[in-house]
Amino acid sequence: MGSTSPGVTTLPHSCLARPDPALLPPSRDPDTQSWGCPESPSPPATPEQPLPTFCLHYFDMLYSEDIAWATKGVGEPSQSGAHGGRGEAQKEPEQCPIIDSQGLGLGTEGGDLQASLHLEEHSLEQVQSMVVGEVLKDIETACKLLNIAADPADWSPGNVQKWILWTEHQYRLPQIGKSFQELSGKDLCAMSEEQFCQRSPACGDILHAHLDIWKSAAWMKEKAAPGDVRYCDASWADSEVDSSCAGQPIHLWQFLKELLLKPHNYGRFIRWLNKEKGIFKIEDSAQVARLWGIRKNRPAMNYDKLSRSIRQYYKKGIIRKPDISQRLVYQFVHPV
DNA sequence: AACCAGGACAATC
DNA sequence: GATTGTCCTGGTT
Repeated sequence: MGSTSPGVTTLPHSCLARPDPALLPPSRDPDTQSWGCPESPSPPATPEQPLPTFCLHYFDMLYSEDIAWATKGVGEPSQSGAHGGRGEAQKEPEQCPIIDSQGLGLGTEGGDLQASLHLEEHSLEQVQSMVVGEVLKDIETACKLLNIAADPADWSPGNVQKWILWTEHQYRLPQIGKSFQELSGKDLCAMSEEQFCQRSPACGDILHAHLDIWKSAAWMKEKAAPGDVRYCDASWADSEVDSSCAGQPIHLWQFLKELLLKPHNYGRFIRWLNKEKGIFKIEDSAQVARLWGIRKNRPAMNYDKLSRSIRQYYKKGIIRKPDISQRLVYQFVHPV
């Protein structure tokens, strides 16, 4: 553990910041239909464009976080209480797996500037904790979606496959295929970037970088003191109807409800038309089917099959067509 | 073309 | 046995 991964720090920005707009959890602003990248009129969206927080690439986020730790470790004696205090990081900030602070060029010398630097650091830190919170939140969302643990070390070979498939879709990576089959999360974590590249010359480095982010997130989660509010918006403990009862295979209707409960993330794919009556509309049948396929490890899933399964619920009285039947609109028989 | 309904059968747990 | 994935036919929007 704790091995640094120099490869990550040298990865081209564009490599990681290329999420599939269709799968990305998405615009933070439900009013704008902008998903960051898609119909943006200007040519290839540049990283500098005001993309939603989402398009900020994860590594940059964590990298910035490291700056905060680095500066904090040197220059800030106490005061952690106000911030919720990462007691531990205070003493001797252990090296976060993903981060290699080398060459950050951050020193505290330069007395005159110190006060203003302090201020900047302070606000920077606030932004950073928000950003890190977002990263953790997104990872958590992925965990729920895929029904896998947050810590890659806990993944079974099946979990690894799911994660790879998901990452591949999410970031539009070239087909990775079965190069990582039979590997557990622990095996994966123990692999170097070179070993990743051997298995997947096309995108082993990117995959390795993404895994590093997950490892870092797990590391942060573990290190954060209980009651630490810094990353609270990640809502790790948030148990809002997580229908995926541990270990139990999830049912399609549960999965649909899960998506419906996160309009923030999936409102573009599926949304309530009338929550009280349990009426919902599938806005993007292909994407919902794709998510379901990923969740169930059924790469061949499509809306045709998914809808057949929904129709099976008619007889069981779980889902039905609403009184006024509309395309892609269904109704939970027992809302709530 | 995409969606809908439902039969039939297989796979999986 | 329950659930759902797959394939299919045929109808509707």
